[in-house]
Amino acid sequence: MSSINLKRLSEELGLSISSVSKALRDSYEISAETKKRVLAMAEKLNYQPNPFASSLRRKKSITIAVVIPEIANNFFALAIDGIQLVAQQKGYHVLTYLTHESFKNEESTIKHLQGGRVDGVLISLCRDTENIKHLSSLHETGIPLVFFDRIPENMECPTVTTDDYESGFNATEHLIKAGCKKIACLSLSSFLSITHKRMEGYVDALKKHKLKVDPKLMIECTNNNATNLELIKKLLTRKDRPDGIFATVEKLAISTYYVCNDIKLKIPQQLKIISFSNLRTASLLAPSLSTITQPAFEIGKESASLLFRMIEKKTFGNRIDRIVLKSSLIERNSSK
Amino acid sequence: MSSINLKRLSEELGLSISSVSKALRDSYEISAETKKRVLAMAEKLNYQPNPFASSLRRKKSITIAVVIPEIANNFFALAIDGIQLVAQQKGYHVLTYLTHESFKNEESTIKHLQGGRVDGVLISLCRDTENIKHLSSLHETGIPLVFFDRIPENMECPTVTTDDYESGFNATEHLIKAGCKKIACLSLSSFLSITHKRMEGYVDALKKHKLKVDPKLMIECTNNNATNLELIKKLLTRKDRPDGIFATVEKLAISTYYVCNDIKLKIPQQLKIISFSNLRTASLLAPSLSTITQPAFEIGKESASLLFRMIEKKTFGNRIDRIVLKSSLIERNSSK
DNA sequence: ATTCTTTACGAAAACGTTTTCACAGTTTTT
DNA sequence: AAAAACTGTGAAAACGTTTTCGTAAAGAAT
Repeated sequence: MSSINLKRLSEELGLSISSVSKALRDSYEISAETKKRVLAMAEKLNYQPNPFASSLRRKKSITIAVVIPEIANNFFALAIDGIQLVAQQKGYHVLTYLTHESFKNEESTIKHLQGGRVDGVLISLCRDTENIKHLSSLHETGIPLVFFDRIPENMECPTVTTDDYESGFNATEHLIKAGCKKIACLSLSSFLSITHKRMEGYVDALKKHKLKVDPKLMIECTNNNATNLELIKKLLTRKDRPDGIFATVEKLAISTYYVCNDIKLKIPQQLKIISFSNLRTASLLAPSLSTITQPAFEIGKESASLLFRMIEKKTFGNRIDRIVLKSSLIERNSSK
Repeated sequence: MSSINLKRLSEELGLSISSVSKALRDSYEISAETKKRVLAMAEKLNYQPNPFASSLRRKKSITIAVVIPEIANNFFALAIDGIQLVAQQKGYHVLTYLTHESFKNEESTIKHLQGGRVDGVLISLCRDTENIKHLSSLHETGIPLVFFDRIPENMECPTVTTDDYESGFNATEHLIKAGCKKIACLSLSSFLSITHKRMEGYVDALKKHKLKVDPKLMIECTNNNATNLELIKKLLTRKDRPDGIFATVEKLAISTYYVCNDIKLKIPQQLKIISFSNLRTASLLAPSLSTITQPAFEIGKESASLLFRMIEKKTFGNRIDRIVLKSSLIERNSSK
């Protein structure tokens, strides 16, 4: 508990606390010579300013919060990577919160953040989030807030997303062109914006090609992996089973692979698959997985950049940015 | 910027600031009735205590820092998951820092943390960390510090690791029993504790089975993926190429898969592979990858638990815990 | 009736910064 | 020579808590 502070420094230097503080912040009020002395002493004593005193006084935390459903997820891991990159450049600290897809967690996390612990918040909603009161409440405190990927649909707010509708459409059309007649769509939760957009694209592609839109082929999965495996197995073992699967999230494609291994269903001969995914090993799978790959790292970068723009010049904060990045469809063997 | 604080609350209630503060902290000095009034008003006005004022006064941040090389990495993502779980239970906040395997980053991050921003630090060293002055310096400030997985080898400090030597030994012996005569070892950096331990096991297994220990088969890779691909390609295309690969980290096994695809080398017929890995898709690869799987989530949990034990009762802090968890070897087709 | 406890509260100091303001001393302008 | 401007510094307030200490009022014990 060495705790060397401005007082100690000032005594050591024979200066006042305020002069030392100013010198360290490179104020014009302090002579060059004094600054040099102060800096040298600070270095020598390994002075580190107390961040709480500083934040309290300046009403700035130099910290942002990132609230995401899970971290053991390629998409979010990459997004965080992008966020951290920008934050580090700006000299900001990053607090990470995992909701684990639980609305309760999301709500209490957001509530805590209203205390002023952070200067801005980046968030991707959890699968259960229907009610957004907690978010409008946070918004009203005036703290900058940017949503990415999973956004609220009935709220005026800055967002960073991908072209989910088009991707859903293209993915489905890709399966149709590969010969699929009966395409199932696996999704996470009907509350999620990404589910809506991607499924809209799916439905419209089916319509365009005069294929039946069958609610029985639109499977809403759960947050439990075992349950999902069962749901998918049931889907793939019924007599009118689909010949194509469009998975709106990576983990459901992986589950499908496991089920196919289990019930000896051949991909792509008997079932073609395409999925949203950021798997680095997509091309090494048996068979290699066709993907819609989101620019996750860029999403993180863009979100953070947007957030910092809002933090830095609140004056121009009236306009609401909605950034949309493009995903890319990568054909591989699972849909051949 | 509503910023409703104790002063505001106290005025609203006709009480003193101190009484309100005490009521909120459920002090015995305050009557039950008053507490109820205060709580109700705090709820009504949506009061959130200023964390900086609180931290400044109490000299507690209720925050820990996690310093890791990268996040887009299954092992670290899972470890963070475990850390967050424990932190959340304890009501702590988690600051995450990525060093991106750069010593400079690690050093400056650690230096910043000396200001008292956090109550404890969890860290896994970056590949370039040879000098540990910054760490002893942090340690000397008295702030609890726990290393996990990649630990300093010449420092007395609490650590959470896996049985790296045994795992390296077993992995190598596994390849030998599968018929390999010439086994290469791919590692990240000769500074890393995990490299040393895993390679010691590798070398001892070779010795036990009277195989030649050949430095030319011990490849130290870089932090650049393209370079690694070249190194591996060179290794696998020379005329006395190895018939087995032991990868000490996941990404090098993946690179090896790519190279084998590239140069049409058949796994496992021409080359058998086993690797440390937390890939969820290991069994879905072509061919499925034999792995040594570390209990990454548990490592995170154990590390955080240990850290909190140190934070909570500094009195007993003289003893130095070194927790070692077991990894499991999972045979799959890449080493058949 | 007096002392002593107990209960419930308030005043004020402290945490370590940042920032406003005041003020000597020096230099420049009139 | 007086006034004005500039330089470099220090005193003190402020940020919003927490905590120590003091104390008035009420009850209990002598």
